[in-house]
Amino acid sequence: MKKKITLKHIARELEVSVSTVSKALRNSDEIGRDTKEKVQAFARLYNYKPNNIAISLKNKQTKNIGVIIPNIVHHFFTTVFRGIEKYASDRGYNVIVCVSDESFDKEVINMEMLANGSVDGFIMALSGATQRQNDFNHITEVMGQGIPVVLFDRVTDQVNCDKVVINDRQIAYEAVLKFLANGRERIALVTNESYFNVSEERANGYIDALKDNGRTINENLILTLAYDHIDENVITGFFEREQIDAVLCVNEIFAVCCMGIAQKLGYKVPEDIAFIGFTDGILSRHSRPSLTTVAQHGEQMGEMAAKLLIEKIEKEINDEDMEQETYRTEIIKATIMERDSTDN
Amino acid sequence: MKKKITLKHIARELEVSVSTVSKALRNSDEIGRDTKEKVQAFARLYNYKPNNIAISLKNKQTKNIGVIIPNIVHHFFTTVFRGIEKYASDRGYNVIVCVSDESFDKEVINMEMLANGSVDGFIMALSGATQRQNDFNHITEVMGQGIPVVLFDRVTDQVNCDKVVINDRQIAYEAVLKFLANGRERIALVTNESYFNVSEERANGYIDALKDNGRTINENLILTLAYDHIDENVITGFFEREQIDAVLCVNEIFAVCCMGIAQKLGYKVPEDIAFIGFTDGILSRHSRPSLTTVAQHGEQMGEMAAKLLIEKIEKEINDEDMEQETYRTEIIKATIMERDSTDN
DNA sequence: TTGTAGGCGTTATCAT
DNA sequence: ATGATAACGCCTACAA
Repeated sequence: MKKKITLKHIARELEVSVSTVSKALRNSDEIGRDTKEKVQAFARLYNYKPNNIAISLKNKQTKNIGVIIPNIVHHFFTTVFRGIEKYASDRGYNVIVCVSDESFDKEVINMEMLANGSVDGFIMALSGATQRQNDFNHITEVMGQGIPVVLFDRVTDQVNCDKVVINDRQIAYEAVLKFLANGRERIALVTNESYFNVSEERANGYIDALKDNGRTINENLILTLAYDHIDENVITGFFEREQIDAVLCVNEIFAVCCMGIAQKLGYKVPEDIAFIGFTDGILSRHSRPSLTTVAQHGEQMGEMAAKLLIEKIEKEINDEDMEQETYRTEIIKATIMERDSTDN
Repeated sequence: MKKKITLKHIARELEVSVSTVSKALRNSDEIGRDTKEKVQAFARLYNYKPNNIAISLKNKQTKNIGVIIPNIVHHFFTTVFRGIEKYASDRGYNVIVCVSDESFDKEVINMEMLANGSVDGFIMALSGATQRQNDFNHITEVMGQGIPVVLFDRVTDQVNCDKVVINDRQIAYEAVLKFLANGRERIALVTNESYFNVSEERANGYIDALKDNGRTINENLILTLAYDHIDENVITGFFEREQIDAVLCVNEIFAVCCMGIAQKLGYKVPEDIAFIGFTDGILSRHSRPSLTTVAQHGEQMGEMAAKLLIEKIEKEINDEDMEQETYRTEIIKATIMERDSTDN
């Protein structure tokens, strides 16, 4: 039942000064051999550990990283988080997570809360609402205070900072190419309301691939679903109405649902119709047939984001003169994970 | 590009003392009307926000909660986390997450790190390794320092603290009862290596239900799989070897895999064989047929854990006299979520 | 070799 | 009504 012990306690107990204790514990050679041993033994006995808060205050460094994500139940964010956590904790940083719940207000509140001394920098993916209303003052303000920010996945051109994204457009392009190579012609896209830049990029890749290969875009083959609720009837109607032999979905839930519905309608996968989804999560691995997906390598993305952030944090400490800031955008290369929902 | 501003800056600028500024900002009525207004206007202009770290140091309270979980990609932990985050952030607490990766060492390191002033309390689920080696000194030590701990899901009798669990045993019991009521007799259990108390409890419920209803336990119908790797051949062998008409699985991945394999072997679900899995995640909702599961209500569990913890934290602040600590174990009632893998 | 003093940002107490 | 001072726990020049 020993309460937390401080330098002062040790000093009093051993009848030396606080600074002697401090130096002794840091093994300074200003301190005599025997005093050092005495102090260190005592500290070990009472399990002395310096108080992080005091150190933070003194050093103006918290060794905490703030992560703000829209959502923690989505597998993709979870894997990114895992990458962040891994990289950061290897370097002695803790991770403070806040969830914006796709809400602008929560994003702002969380950010302000953490910016007041709790963290040394931020890693974040923009909430849906933030992207919709195009307001990034909270971010620029925090950066103005000298706190670095790294954006990942859901990013924006309107903030100048380090970013980590995947090559959404290109990989969607490649997915369509793959369909074409397999002789598929009636290729559908299932996407969601488009204030998500990622969905937009994927749609662009889809469109470009078709155009570049002399196909015309058939708007009827593009299905736009709501972000948060899946209406099976809408999907069923889509598959009944249109003739389709391949489907690219912007996430795995859409893909699995669409595949299930198509199967119910009598389609054979992949003989009659092929599927590729974004997000390589458990769902894709365990669906029947297993789903070919775009692996976004979230963990790698998280590691990269953490790397960029920690570099900035530690550079800022050294550079007082703040030589012209320079920001990078790292692109994590997505790959197509072939499984049984496509021809191989 | 305004850097962080402090009381001192304001004081200097306005040529008053720091304490005047402090009081003015807290609207103390010791301060004259005009001074107050002047200070507040200035603070607003420069967007002054008090430094959390300094406040933490002064108040010996961080308003941070440390969460240590074995793993963040498992849907269950994710939902619990969500509950914690929700409850905590509504009450002004931040959540610091560390992942133990099922490792004893990482659990200890993370805990010690956070215990040195970074958090006011812990919410945790024990890592696999910790449960295996039965060493809980890191936990009792932290509690000895007056830092409250709440254990959830993966708990132990050997630590006396608040706990939140689900009624694993009873719900497994009920699941088996349901099978029996549907005329199923050859009921299998698919579980994992048993240092997870939760798996053990579920197995006990399975056994009790059979015994209480006059059935004998057939050891051959209990399949024990490795925790981290699923060997399809083992499962296939199991279903080929044994005659089975119902399966209870301790998690949803096992359930989905087993169901897939059984289907491949020609079983019709649920006509020939029924399945119930623990953990009500996306997998269960989207499998074909959809899986009947035990919903563990992780979010509710997280909220409860956060509630217990915050109560302890805030009580401790008031009670200096530490009147005989009393600990609670809250039981979250799991429910069976009926879907298409069982008769209804 | 050891100790003193000052400061990180804030607040509470006690002067003025 | 305002200000000086001390304290939270730690670190580090500088003094002794």
